[in-house]
Amino acid sequence: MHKPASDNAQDIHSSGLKATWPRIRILRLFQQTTQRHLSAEDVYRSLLADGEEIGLATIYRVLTQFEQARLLTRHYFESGKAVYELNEGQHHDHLVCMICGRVEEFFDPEIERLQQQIAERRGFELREHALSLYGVCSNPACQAKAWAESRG
Amino acid sequence: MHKPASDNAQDIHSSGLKATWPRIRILRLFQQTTQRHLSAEDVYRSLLADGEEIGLATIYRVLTQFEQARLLTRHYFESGKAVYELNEGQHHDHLVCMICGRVEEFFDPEIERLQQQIAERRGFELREHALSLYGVCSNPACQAKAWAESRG
DNA sequence: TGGTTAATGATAAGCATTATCATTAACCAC
DNA sequence: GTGGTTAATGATAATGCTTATCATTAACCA
Ligand SMILES: [Mn+2]
Ligand SMILES: [Mn+2]
Ligand SMILES: [Zn+2]
Ligand SMILES: [Zn+2]
Repeated sequence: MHKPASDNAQDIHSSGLKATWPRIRILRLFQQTTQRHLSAEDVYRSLLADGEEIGLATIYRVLTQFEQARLLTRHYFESGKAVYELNEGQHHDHLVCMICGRVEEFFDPEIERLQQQIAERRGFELREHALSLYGVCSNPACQAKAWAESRG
Repeated sequence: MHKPASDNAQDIHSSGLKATWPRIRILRLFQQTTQRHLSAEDVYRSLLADGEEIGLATIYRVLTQFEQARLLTRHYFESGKAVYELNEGQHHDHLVCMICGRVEEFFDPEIERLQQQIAERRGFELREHALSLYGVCSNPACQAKAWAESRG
């Protein structure tokens, strides 16, 4: 079910990085966690809870390196802090619940095509894009809270 | 051509805010500047250059208040700092040049419709969205720089 | 035309992230 | 396998943007 640690070491090595214990543990976390989208602080707390001794500075450094190596991708979701997720090669965009923070993923080829078209028409060479939809998710608790908030 | 200051005071008043001199000057700057998208620091420097004595804290406070009053809208563009622009009622999204920072605006009704559809299908009540396209603009200098960067 | 009260601005604090640097541990040649 | 080289780590300081604090100032209204 889980990739063995040696495979993690392979992935890290083939990115031109030494297969250190912190790097192996961070990559493994992203492969095993159910919560796909994690901040640096999330990763830190999760590894501490697992009994690892790791520095927060290392986590920031490694997340940046993994992003450059395309092992992870980074997003902002205007929460004030970056979140990362495992890069499994399938580009997608996000729906974020403004109440509970739940993140759902979607991919719409028509939107992708229209973005490309808009860039071309203006002479832009499109490199990347960020599309996030914000709202209230289908969870009844979230809808109730949203309704309560709208009343004050 | 320009709205008189008294109109600014009106706009501010009808948002439930006192028409103070700093608020009038900040709103006027957004109405008169050619560079639509300004950070707090941009506003600060511009007003200082105009000979105004104003505190940076006031600018941050007023920008937040104007956003809540829907006089301005805020964006991030993953530059690490927020930028604001005058809210003229026409929603639009952005193309950002990764070389020179130029911002172009676009509105695509088909993309808007598809976003709404995606949210509905998943039971999300869509509240807002952020769509930014990043690339290299049509400026030949930018294309040359992009080419140079890709070589190292 | 004051009195009330919110707004201002200097500065401190907060928060996410990056830089510094002495110590540690991967890796590679042997 | 061992040891030396060199990059990685982690504690901590520094940074950059933003918000909080609080004494002073100035809009507004009676
Ligand atoms: Mn995702
Ligand atoms: Mn705009
Ligand atoms: Zn929710
Ligand atoms: Zn450009």
